Amino acid sequence: MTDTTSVRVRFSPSPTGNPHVGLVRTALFNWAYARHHRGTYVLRIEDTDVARDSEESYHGLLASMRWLGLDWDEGPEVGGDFGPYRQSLRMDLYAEVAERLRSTARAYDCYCSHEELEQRREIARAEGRSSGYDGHCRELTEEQIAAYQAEGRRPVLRFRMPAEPVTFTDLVRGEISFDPEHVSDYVILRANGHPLYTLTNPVDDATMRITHVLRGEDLLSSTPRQIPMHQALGELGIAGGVVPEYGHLPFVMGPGNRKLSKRDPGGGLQTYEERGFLPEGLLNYLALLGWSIGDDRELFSLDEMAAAFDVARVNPNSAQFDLKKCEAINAAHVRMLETEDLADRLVPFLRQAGVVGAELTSAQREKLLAATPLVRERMTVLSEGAEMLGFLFVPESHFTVDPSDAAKVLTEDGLRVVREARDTLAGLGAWDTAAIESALRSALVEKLGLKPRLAFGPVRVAATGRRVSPPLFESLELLGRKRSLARLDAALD
RNA sequence: GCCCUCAUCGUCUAGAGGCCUAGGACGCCGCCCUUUCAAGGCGGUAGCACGGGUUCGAAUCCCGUUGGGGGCACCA
Repeated sequence: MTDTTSVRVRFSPSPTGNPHVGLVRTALFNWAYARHHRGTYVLRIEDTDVARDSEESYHGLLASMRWLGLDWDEGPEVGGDFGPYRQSLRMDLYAEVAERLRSTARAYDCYCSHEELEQRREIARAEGRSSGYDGHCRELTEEQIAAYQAEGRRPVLRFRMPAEPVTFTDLVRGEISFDPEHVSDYVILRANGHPLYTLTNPVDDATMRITHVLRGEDLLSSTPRQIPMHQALGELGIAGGVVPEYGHLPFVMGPGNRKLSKRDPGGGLQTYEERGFLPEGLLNYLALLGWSIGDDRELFSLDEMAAAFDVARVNPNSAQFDLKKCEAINAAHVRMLETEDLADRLVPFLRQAGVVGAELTSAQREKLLAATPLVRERMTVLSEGAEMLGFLFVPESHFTVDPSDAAKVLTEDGLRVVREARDTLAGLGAWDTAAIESALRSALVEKLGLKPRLAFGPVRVAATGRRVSPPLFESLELLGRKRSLARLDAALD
């Protein structure tokens, strides 16, 4: 076995709101890569954009990562040897590095104004040239600098790109090359002295000894800028001088192949948590977007993914997020859950629905454990399961029948069936599923000659409040004789 | 405009030159099972973007076209 223990990868989001599913997929692939190689998974927060970042988003982001179960080895709340792990706490480092780059002429002050840049950009574009920075301030004389300063101009700091092409081997796309005329000198420090992503990201990757960078393909064209930066940092002794390997992950697109944003319905992670997706279900689905475990298999656990994950097998083309399939994968994971586990996960949703209190009584818990198997194969997300189970837990005074279901089923004929069922059940000896079923069958199906659908439908609506419910006889058993009869009576009023 | 990148059923994918009459999954449509709804079973629908090469042989390699996506910020 080669030395795989030294793999260090990172996920480095900006705390700018509800993370979207594409971001989650990036986190997942990084996590899987680290776990596969028994390496280190670093979480780093890139909060250098004062205008867009927020403390609330920061906490939300950590909570989301915890909910997903993508545990990090170094980062906020867990520490590590290369901290701090929030860029807002590393400003001194960036200032120092920027100064070193300036004093060694690897970066230079640029006095061009927005207007001047814009003008020259347009000309370049009109002439069919590349529209990046034209190097205007690369070699200013002392006099020129003095003149600009006399005008009151405040410079930005630009990184000086080398004249050679930059070639690298992308972990998912293979060899990629950029010619220097298309990769211009770029700003690393604002005029007000604030460092930009262009500086902080490579500086942190270098100083945190990141070996593999897996990120969205939108960053592909920033790679030829970062590689020379890493080389410069190495030459200055700021880091080990090891340029990380890069792998650019395809986008997760929304419907119509439009880029998915966190504002799109279904784009933000939060809605998945609220609807009761299982973290392992969502993650399993997201893993399928751009990667496959092979063997015509698509259901797997996080551990199985980690064991099998290989970036080289990541598909380079972008994928459209399909909510239907995501739900199907999630439902499959729900079905794999042990009863007790599933019951525990349903509790917050029952509480949310207001049918149970903060603490379950032991009777409620027992009932939930008995009812859980009845809904396990009937839900795609936890909120649906809780909805189907509500009728068992809701206080009798709050029980209601869905009006539209009642209108359809509790007709005159339907109510006759309910009355017959009520009378039959009232005289029943043992109150269990088998006894209930055989009594109702003989009374409604055999004696009244009703089709099962017409026989049990009205009873179902009266007892559970809905046309769609867990199996009727089991439901009645769990509801209990008293409450069952009370509901049938109520329907007859 | 320039640069980079991608291209298999509606969608996600398998496919590493002959195992491909292109496999699986979701969706959709039938049928079966059935106390509703699901689950499950069986069957069906549907695809290698196009044009040139290379090769005995191309979904697979090369070139081009077309189409999609990204970048060209004092955002990340």
